[in-house]
Amino acid sequence: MQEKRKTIYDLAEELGVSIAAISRAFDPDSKLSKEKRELILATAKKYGYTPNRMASRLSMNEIKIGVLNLSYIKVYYSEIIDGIRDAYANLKDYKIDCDMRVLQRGENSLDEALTILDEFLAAHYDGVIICGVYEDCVIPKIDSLIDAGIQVATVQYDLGHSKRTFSCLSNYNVIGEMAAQLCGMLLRDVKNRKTVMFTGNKVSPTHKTLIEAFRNGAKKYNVDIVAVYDTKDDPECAREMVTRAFEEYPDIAAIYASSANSLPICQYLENIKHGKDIAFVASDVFPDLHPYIENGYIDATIYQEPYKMGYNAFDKLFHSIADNKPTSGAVMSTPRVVMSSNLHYYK
Amino acid sequence: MQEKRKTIYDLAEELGVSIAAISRAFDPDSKLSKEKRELILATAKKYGYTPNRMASRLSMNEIKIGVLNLSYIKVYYSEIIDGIRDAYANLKDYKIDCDMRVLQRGENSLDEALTILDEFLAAHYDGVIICGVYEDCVIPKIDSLIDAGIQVATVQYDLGHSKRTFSCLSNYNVIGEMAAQLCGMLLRDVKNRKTVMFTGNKVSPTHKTLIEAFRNGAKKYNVDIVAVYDTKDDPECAREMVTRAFEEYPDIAAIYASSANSLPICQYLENIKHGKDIAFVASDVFPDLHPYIENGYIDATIYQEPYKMGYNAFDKLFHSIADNKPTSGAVMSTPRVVMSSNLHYYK
DNA sequence: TTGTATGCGTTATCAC
DNA sequence: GTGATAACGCATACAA
Repeated sequence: MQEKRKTIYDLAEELGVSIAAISRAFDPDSKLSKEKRELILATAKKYGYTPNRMASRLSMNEIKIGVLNLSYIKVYYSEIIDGIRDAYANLKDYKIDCDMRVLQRGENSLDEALTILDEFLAAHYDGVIICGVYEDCVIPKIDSLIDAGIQVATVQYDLGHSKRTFSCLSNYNVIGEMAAQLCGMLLRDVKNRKTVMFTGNKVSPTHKTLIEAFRNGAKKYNVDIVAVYDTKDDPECAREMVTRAFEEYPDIAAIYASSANSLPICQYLENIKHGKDIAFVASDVFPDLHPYIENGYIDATIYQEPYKMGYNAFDKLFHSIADNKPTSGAVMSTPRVVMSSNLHYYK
Repeated sequence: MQEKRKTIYDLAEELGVSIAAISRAFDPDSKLSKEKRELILATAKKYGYTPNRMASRLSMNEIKIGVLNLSYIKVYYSEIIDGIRDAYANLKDYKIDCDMRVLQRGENSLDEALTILDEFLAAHYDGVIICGVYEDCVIPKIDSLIDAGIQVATVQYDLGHSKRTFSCLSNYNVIGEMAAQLCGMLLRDVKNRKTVMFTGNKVSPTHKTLIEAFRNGAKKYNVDIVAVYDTKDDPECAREMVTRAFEEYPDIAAIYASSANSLPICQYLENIKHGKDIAFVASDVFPDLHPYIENGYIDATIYQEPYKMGYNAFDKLFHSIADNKPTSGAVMSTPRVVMSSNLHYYK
């Protein structure tokens, strides 16, 4: 029930300037005398005028975004990619062109990845999304993209010591504490509080943070961590580690698996008689895990919503480029607790 | 890296028809010979052409949406309104006009509400959102809006026996089961499983469903419900009910509060010596509750994300009207488990 | 039923 | 630095 929206013409008439001047006032890189710009912006604010984003995108050049994905754990990264793809689809009317490069980690995949970034740089893209790369060698590449005026968003890893524009990831400090609290809840009135953690790859920044956070949480929520096992993100290794854990601590009361290595643990628990009596907090949600959540081997799992991370990265990068609405720092997505009673939503 | 997007001109040239014909082909209400329409739609699909939504909205009439909010619990409904407001702000470039009417429940608020719906009808709005009304008398109003070609979305209550286009609400069946599972987790190795539930207003459809779902969950997760108390959504009444509950069952092991009546319960627990030993699952998250979540009187709370419900309702209604992408049925939002370790995100 | 011409609110390009 | 004007991709009133 408000007044009709002002247009660029109204404002131009009001101020006795050309519509071009109004348009330029909103583009910081555009040439316009300081006084005129200030006057225009001031009266624009007064009338609540903002350029119509549809009309402006319609008359603007195409935006080119390059996406580089170096998959680590396939099922997890494919969700990120899905999110990116959907964000792209939703924004396709805004004249965007998206160049997606999806690689699997392997022999020379890292070199390939770096080469792709060179291509993005050479092609003068407007924005780049880098997903699943945490190695130091990528940092100078990112910095040269930024120096060339290309915005860079990273997904899953932060790379905070590079010049990246922003990054989308989970708050691993919170996840670790949540895991500890859930273990604490499950051991609420139990005397034996011996807990072991199975982590992905101890050297990756993610898992370092997770271990630290789980330790902190353990203090708060009275959980007794007796050991942390590195599964090297390898199912076979995870299998060995579970066996070893139960050899070393036959009376484990609770388990936290911080990576997509939960499956071998489920299978181990299935084969011992008191498997269901052990509290088990897992990570992520994927089809193979569903039955174990449903039948109670997994009491709860912490889901990072990789889809949303991907979606967010693309969406925010676009708006940062197109609307001059910059995003910066780390965009943390909210981890969710999934149990059998709400698994339904995550299938 | 794909081909340049086809425009309406490309398609018109390709088929030797006017651009008007192409445009009309995508509007079912538009006059166009059957064969021509089919040919156009077929080749459009072949080339992956869809009308550019920005360009089309730019040349179309304003869409008018009316919002009626009848607040029940203020802090909760204001979040819904925030969601609606933000969705509106994000879509404002699409030529939308939104008429917001926010009422507090009181003496004649229901009559006022119905009058407002009459106004919306008379003004020939394109869409209407109704929020917080569950009384039967609203159903004929909704139906006449629909009959006039106005799309109607309801929020928080479904009103499935009206002709409403769709509704955004929480899945109360899931929430009830989650509450039961959380109680079950907290009582994992405890013999005394006596649990009481405090519900909002037993006559409202929401709470009926919640009670039923909690009962079902209790069977699954081995929780022993000894009583259900109706607090009539009134803090004073809630206070009396807690007192009574503890008189009738002095050894309560767990509590589930299904409405915004958790605060009096927290205060009661604070004043008895074994308050923290009682498992307590609450509902929603609002500032007054924060300290009780942090200091452990509340073990977990189930958050319905009213903001998202509001946002969704507006967003989906708009797309249903503008893009001819209809939404129907009940859009269930995902309830979240909030504990002290992740409360941070919900402050 | 079909096509033409105009407008939607901007930015880019080219003059000045 | 500043202002005309041609796009941008589409819907629609109007004419045929």
